[in-house]
Amino acid sequence: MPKIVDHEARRRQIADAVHRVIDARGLDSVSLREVAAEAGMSMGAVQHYFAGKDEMLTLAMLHLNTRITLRVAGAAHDGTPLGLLRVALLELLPLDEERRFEARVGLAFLARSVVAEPLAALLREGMPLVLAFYSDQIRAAQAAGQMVADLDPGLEATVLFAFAQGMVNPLLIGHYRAEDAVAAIDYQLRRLSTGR
Amino acid sequence: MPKIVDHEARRRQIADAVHRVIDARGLDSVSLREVAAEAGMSMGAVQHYFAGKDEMLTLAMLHLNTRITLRVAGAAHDGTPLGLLRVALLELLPLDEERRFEARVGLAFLARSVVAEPLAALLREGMPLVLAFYSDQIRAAQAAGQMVADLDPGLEATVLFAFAQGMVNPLLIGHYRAEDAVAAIDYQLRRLSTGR
DNA sequence: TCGTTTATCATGCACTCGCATGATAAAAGC
DNA sequence: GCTTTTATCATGCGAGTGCATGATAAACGA
Repeated sequence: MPKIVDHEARRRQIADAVHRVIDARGLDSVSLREVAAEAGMSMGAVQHYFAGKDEMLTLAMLHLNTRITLRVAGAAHDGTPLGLLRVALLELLPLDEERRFEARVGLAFLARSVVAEPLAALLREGMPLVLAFYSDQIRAAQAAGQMVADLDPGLEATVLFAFAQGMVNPLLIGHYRAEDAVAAIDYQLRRLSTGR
Repeated sequence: MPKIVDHEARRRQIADAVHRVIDARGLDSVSLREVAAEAGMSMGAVQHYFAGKDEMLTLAMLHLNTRITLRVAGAAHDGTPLGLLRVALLELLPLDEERRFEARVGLAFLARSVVAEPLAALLREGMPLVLAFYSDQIRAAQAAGQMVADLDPGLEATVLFAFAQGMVNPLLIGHYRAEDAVAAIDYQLRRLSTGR
């Protein structure tokens, strides 16, 4: 048997390079050559790990999703359902450099998913999980008396998640400052917890 | 003087072709050749009306904005501030074929604005006008007794607009059906008008 | 030690890109 | 009629693209 290489690690390493290229120059200028240079390897090496550019992009998006999921799961909060819900929402917004990076890359994939079915399929698969997480926290908050009881957890999750997603671009282009976004999120959350 | 041509009309005509190409094959595959073919003219003709591809895209985005603005302004509603607000929100969502077209093209420009400053500048200029429109309607609705008085019109406008924007991609990739989106919008609006 | 398998590379190919160039046609003033 | 200005076109160029190919190196089993 030949040289031992961790395939999954290599693929993740390449996916990271894809993310950096998207962040720096946009998804349009993602080419096998650019990615290879960013990853510090030759173009042939990149080719070795993916059937083609599309597969590379699909895995890069999948890798971003797990990366964001892991960071959200590890985010600090006060231990209450409402606190967890709030943190999980704020983690989606480009409020610091790390989240700004992920938001830029994520928005690029989001837009491409409109014309690239494999990416759309990935989003469609992940969406129920994300929404279920939010509605679960809402239900838990209601059970803990942190939220008004007659809210519809599913609809509230839909509204909150879409709301956060819709804040991403205005933040990225500099329309809102970070504190404006936090204030808006807290404004909506306070309504759910105090009933006005 | 030579052949008389309405420059603005030609530029709008080309911008329309850009929109159709984006809708059909995505912003990535917008090239001078594709646009020229879609517009039924030669590549040289397109070059004649724009300094370069970037200028063409910038004007295409501007043209889309005015197109959407005009349609929203002409949308039918019940004459009340709340009704106008509702219609203005629903007009942003891809709920029928015309709005689906605009939403697809609009999302493509939105994503590119992250790495294309001229597009970001356009969005930043337009955003205050849009938000002012929404907050004006909220204030009017409050004055007319259609909405709870102690809402913050500015923050409500921010939440509503971002919420609607965040629904666009899930609708485009088929996660929500049109009626789901309408129900979510009405859910949030009902809270503003009934105080729960 | 030799052969097999894998990893990595440099290079070539057909294609597309944005843009520049020069030619042709058309319309108006002189 | 002739010139000038504008509109439109076909074509060429250098650069970059995704992908295929063949060579080289490395690591293990036989």
